[in-house]
Amino acid sequence: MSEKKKKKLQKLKARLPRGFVDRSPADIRATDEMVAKIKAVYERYGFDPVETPIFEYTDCLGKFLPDQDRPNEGVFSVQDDDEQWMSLRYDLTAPLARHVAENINEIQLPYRTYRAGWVFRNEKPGPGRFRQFMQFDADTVGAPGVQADAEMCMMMADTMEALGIARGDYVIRVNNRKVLDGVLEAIGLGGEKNAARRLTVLRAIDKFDKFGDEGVRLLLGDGRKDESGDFTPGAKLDADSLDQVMEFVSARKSAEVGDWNDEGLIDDLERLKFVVNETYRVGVHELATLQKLFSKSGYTEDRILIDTSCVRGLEYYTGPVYEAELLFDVTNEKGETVQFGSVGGGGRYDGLVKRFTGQDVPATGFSIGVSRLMTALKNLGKLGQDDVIQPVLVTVMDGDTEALGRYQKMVQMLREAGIRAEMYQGNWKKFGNQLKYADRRGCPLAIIQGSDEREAGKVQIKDLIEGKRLSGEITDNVTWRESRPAQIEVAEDRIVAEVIRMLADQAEDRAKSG
RNA sequence: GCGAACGUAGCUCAGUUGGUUAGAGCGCUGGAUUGUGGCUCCAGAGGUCGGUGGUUCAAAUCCACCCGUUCGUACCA
Repeated sequence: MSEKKKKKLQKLKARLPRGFVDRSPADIRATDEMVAKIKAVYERYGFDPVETPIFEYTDCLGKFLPDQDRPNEGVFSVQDDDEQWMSLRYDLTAPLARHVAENINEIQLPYRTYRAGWVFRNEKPGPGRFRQFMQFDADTVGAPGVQADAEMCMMMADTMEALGIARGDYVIRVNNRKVLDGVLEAIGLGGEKNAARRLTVLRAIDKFDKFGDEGVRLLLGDGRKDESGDFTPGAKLDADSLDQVMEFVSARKSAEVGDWNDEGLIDDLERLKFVVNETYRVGVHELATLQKLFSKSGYTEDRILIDTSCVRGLEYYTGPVYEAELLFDVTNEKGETVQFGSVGGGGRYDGLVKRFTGQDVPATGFSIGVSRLMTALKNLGKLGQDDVIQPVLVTVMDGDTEALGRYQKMVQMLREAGIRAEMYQGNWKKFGNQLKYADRRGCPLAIIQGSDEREAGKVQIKDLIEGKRLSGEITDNVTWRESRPAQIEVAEDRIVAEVIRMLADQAEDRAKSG
């Protein structure tokens, strides 16, 4: 084997773990922009930030205790040097419950708080679904009344609009776990022994948006076969129970946007004759209260909507649940139309803090999937992308220390005037490469001073944007080089003023061409 | 987890019924042009044909298993 081959085999393959991504400047700037907008809404509602670490002891996170065989099922877990299991957090709610429980004596309840952070899930990644993603949560801890839930829903709606999503392009769906539980109880699925079937029914209901009426019926009954031939076992409800569940689920008046009437829906729910238990009555009453709170505050059905098919997470919710959904179609990079669906959700979790304290500490809150929502907004063109002006490049003609000092001084003067600027740091001897670098980086202007200009106390300022436009009209290289297109010569002490003027001209051109 | 499709240069892809030294476009590097981006021309670098094993005189091509990607589905705190 040749030396070259050997070297090649020794080379380390650069690769990223699947489900993880590197973030580009545009992504980072877009995320910052989004987070700032969301934060402004939460602050205005009177919420304060708090931050917890990305690692927690595994038992504090919830039910996912790693076992010997599969310590990383669902979560990323490691053992500390004292052999205690720690995990990367998979949401921001469990860590908040831990934080509140641990500081319960110092925290003034009701505690209104928000936080953004990365969370991790060890599961199969998909398009727009990563193993590390950002969530932005808001919670009210220590508030038992549905008015706290109502506030959460309204804040979600306000957040959507603050992000530039028009009214009618999103909706907040609201339901109540107590109502769902009441229905399940009514069809004989109450009690511990039916827990598994209850889950199957709830999952089936949750698929309403995806598979429609017919698909849900299959999942509630014998089961459903998908396109690949894979079979999903159903809940095996009898015909009467199935009809009753469907009657409840399709109680939402219409699938047509803008054609909703929650007051009528509540009336219908109150009249559903097969459900007579207390759980259901309490649940419907809560929904009725929420509906009144929404409509009295001006949040009508075009923003917040009661939807009996909304299920949300199955684990710790105890009362109202809510979900933000995008209603417009999103076209992805491949030109395919994608139903984006849910971009955030939450609900009431009255039992979560109690696990630590033993005392009832009711809480409600929601989470926005920042990474997911950003994908949707980006495809919609709602994020100001690439509006960052790249730096002005000061080129290097002479590499002696004195000349370099002069170039550095020009850069500093520009920086002091608030203009992004840099001196070329590559091999200055290849001047062509300097302009090529500036061109590819998208630099708006280049500043050039060789010995000729230096002796005359002048510099060349080249408009790279205008130059690019002119390049289409010049075909022969000699003209291209010698005509020095879009380039002006100014006195050294005019550099900052001229750069400001030229950047302003470019900004005006951009504004004109949209 | 289950099922299907795909895997050839940095990228997008050709590659005949299995047949010599695996190609193109784009990109990259150098030159034409020691002080000016683009265009054009010339030259060059770059490949364990996803991996391992098998069938064969002969495998990028056929078979098995594995890995990876994509799609559907399940799970999703």
